[in-house]
Amino acid sequence: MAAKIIAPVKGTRDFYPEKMALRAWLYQQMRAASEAFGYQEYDGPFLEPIALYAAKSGEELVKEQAFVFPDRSGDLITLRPELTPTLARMVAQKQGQLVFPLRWWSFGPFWRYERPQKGRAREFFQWNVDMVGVSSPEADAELAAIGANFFWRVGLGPDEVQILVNNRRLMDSRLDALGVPPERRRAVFRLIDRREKMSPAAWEGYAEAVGLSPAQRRGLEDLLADERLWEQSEELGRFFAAAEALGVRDYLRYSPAVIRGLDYYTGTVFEARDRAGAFRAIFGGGRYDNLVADVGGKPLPGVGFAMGDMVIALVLEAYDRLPQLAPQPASLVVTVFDEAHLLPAYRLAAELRGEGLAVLTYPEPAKLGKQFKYADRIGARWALIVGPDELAQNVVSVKDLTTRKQHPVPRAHLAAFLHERLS
RNA sequence: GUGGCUGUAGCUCAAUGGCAGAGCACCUGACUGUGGAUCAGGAUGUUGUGGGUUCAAGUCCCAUCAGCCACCCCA
Repeated sequence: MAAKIIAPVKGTRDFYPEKMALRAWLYQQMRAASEAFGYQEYDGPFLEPIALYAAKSGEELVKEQAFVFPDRSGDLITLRPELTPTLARMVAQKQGQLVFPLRWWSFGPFWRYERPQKGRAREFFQWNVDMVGVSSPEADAELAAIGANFFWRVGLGPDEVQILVNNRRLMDSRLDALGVPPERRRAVFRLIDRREKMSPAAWEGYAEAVGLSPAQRRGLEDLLADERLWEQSEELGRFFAAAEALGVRDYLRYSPAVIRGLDYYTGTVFEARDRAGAFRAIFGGGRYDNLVADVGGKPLPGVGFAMGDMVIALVLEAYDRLPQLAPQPASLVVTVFDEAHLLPAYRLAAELRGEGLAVLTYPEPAKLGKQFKYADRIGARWALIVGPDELAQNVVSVKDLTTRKQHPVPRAHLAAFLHERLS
């Protein structure tokens, strides 16, 4: 009891069984939503060369937020900070052999060297869903619908969460009309992205710094207040019509202020937020039509989104939608009556496992009271006793830990008896 | 990377610069074939770490680490 516990790496999380059960449950819901739309599961390496991200992910993400280290030969290795460039590479590598439109999903760990805070860690899990090979607004709507389907599965309704949608091409054309030159566009997108986070005065100063004239600034503000701006976009018109048909229109709302941070988005972009605005974005995504070409493939359009495991967990907790999970897979405990009856108890456990039941044994002789307490605390439903009396009569005493009632069951009927009550 | 708050037993928290404590949890027993109650007893701390001030530091000062929160960025 002297050695000091080595602290975990900053920004990582230990998944104790209870948390692991939640992670597994989220994974299940993601799988269900993905597969309902026919998406196939895939994964890439957790380690990638930094050059893969240099192309398009966004300056800060690569330069300041990626975990980068030299391997033993001196090559720079990155712990993947996101999946989309890997996807683009995987598609580019086998472009001739894959079936398009390709629909893939994935759930795995990612790393970003950031300061941990609410809803954000340095090591986190992310659900990625992508469709590659089509550029239709209907494909965009399908992706949004998968996100909505997930919300529906976990019990979050349109009155609680919303998917905010915009389109970069639409914004481009509106900014053109305002006379914003193309080289300023990225800066203006950033400006738009920040508006809700800044005071009006600070935002105006920022707009000036970006190079907008007072007239342009007023024009931009009108733009950002126009909730019907989408009607000027044929793409978004088709997007919302498809979403309506897909049954998820309620979850969607047009928002001219949504622009998304990543540089590779080219068309429709969307992000999910809780309606109360208490949390950061639950998921974000959009259309990226140049990415496959950027990593060396022939041009192929794509659309996708990513959802981290932390914000959604916070939202589910806030709305009291976390499921009751039982981290203990066995609901039967075979007690050890005493040292002489340990092996008979183990034989009984083996017999029941042979019948397909999950069974815990007590791992040493101990007082029965202690074993019942263990069975109770671990979350078991039944405790089984094989003592001298039971052996003599060829029965097993089955105690229901909830009702505290106990009765003998003939050995021959035991498995059937338990199966019936467990189903 | 910037700023703020917080670090005391497994957990939640006390302790005016003056003997480090409580509740819960845990262990043992009352109870040699039975768990959630009750009672009795027991174990548990370099007060995050390292310096400094002081007769005396959990308390004040500095540094550092960690956690949380906000900014940045984003899932």
